Amino acid sequence: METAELEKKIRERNGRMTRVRKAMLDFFGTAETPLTATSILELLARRRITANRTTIYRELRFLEDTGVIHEVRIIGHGRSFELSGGHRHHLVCLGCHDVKSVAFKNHLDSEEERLLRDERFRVSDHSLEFYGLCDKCSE
Amino acid sequence: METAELEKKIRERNGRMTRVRKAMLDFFGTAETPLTATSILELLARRRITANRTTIYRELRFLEDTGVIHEVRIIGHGRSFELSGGHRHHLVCLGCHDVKSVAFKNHLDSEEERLLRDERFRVSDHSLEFYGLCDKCSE
DNA sequence: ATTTTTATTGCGACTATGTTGCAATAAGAT
DNA sequence: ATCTTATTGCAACATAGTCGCAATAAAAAT
Repeated sequence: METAELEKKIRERNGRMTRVRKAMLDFFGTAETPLTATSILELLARRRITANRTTIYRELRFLEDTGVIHEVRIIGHGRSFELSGGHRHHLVCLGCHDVKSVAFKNHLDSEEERLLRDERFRVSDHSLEFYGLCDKCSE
Repeated sequence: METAELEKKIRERNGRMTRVRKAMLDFFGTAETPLTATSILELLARRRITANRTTIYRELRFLEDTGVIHEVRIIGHGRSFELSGGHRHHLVCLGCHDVKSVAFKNHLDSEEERLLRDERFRVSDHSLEFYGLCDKCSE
């Protein structure tokens, strides 16, 4: 999603462009890994921006409700979030615990059709995480 | 996994068959949905088995280390666990919030090969969750 | 059947994570 | 410059999970 598009979405919700919100949009826009409330607080501290934990949690909820970000759940990691849009999946290294977001199409359409037929389950979204060893850790 | 096989694994770890452990193996063996520490405490209470929260958390870790169960992370739900073995994926209903474990093969082998080639990431496991509406909730 | 070994348990205290109400502040429209 | 109300900080709370230690209880040894 473009920065302009994000700001439009936020204005539609009567959102104001505060310092914390601007910084968080920047973080999410450039992060190559999902962010937790705690990691966001650390990123803010590095920019000398002080913010209460409560503010971060409320902001995360706001951005999620607005459709700007969505939640990601990964084994061994806290509740995290990343920018919406695109088909984001995750490579979770069991060695260094790094998480990399990767965007790619996959072949799950037929699977989702089968679930509708056999399980009468109407899929609207899915999440896919790969666990293993990254380049650095696989030696 | 068979009950006998589970007990063997536990004995290999010098594990003893306590009331709580037996009950938890039973719960995991019959549950069609992943279990959280809290839901296990409730199941125990129904059987008139009192147990401390700490015990449950320690037992979950023991069973995970032993390879009997593995962790499951689902958006909107607490940290949960289910029996290992088989290829378990999940159908998460956004209406009633029920989670159903389903075992099926999928077509991700070629994807995992591609990740090894393109990302130099050595996949050892993956998790796949489908979010949507179950039969009851999709009307 | 008793004793012995040590895995397991409960308890209390603690940390981390996340939420709520309310009064104070500040974005941005008028 | 003023006004409206979105946003913030704070304190208090709720929930989830962990740790050390002494007490208990499997189950092996006697």
